Amino acid sequence: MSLELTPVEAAACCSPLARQPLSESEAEGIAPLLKALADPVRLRLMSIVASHEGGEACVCDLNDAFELSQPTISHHLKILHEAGLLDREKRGVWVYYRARAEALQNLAALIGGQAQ
Amino acid sequence: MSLELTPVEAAACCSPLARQPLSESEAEGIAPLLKALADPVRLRLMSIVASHEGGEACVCDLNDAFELSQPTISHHLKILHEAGLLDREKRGVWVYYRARAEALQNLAALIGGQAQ
DNA sequence: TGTAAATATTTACATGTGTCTATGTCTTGC
DNA sequence: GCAAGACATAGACACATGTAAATATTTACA
Repeated sequence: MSLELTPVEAAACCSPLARQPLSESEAEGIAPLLKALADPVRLRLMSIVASHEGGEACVCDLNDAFELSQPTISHHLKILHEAGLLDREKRGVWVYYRARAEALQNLAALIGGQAQ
Repeated sequence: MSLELTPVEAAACCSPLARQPLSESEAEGIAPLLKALADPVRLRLMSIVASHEGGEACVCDLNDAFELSQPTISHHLKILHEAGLLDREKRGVWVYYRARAEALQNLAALIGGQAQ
């Protein structure tokens, strides 16, 4: 296990934005998580996976939802996975991605949490 | 008033990520808002402004909080303002930025909202 | 073993982004 | 009116990012 925090772990550690100024290192930890979400394709990927029955979806389904090449979808899924927003599980030939609900909720709390 | 929605307005219009898949146009509306936040300097700017007394801060204060040039801070503030996350008001020689709390809360609801 | 299918990796490239320097625009007070 | 200060804009540059084509890897199954 690495000493580096994943972006998701970094986001879980801070009080809400509006409560007190983020430190430089806190901000540098959280920004990559927002960056991972800040793309229309990745937003839709997250949304498709998170709203899919069972909270998971196969890459084959995801490829079909976009008019983009398979490597491009694979690239975006990797970014979401490395940010800690998607879990990855291989079952046979297929790979299933699962949304990490608590990761999204931590991020939401950081952004929208009340000042006190 | 323009027919274009600001990113903040686009975010207010959608059910949570995990409830149903975002449409392409919804995702394209929301991504710029996340992009605006997805930078360490802008995250700290938002946080400093939002947590400042009165919910607003003068650019002069913000410049002092970073070891960056004044135009760079001005550039980041413009991005946050155009995304709809900061309101801008000029009073005399000084410019004050104010955090739009409901914008942050709408975004948080979109990201972290429960599936049902 | 070997072939096909599902997914990932590599490489390349056009475009976007963060930063600075230089300059412009307002506002205030002399 | 003019000089000084606060902030914004313009231009330039290094670097990051989204995409696709080509290729590799892994798994199942005949």
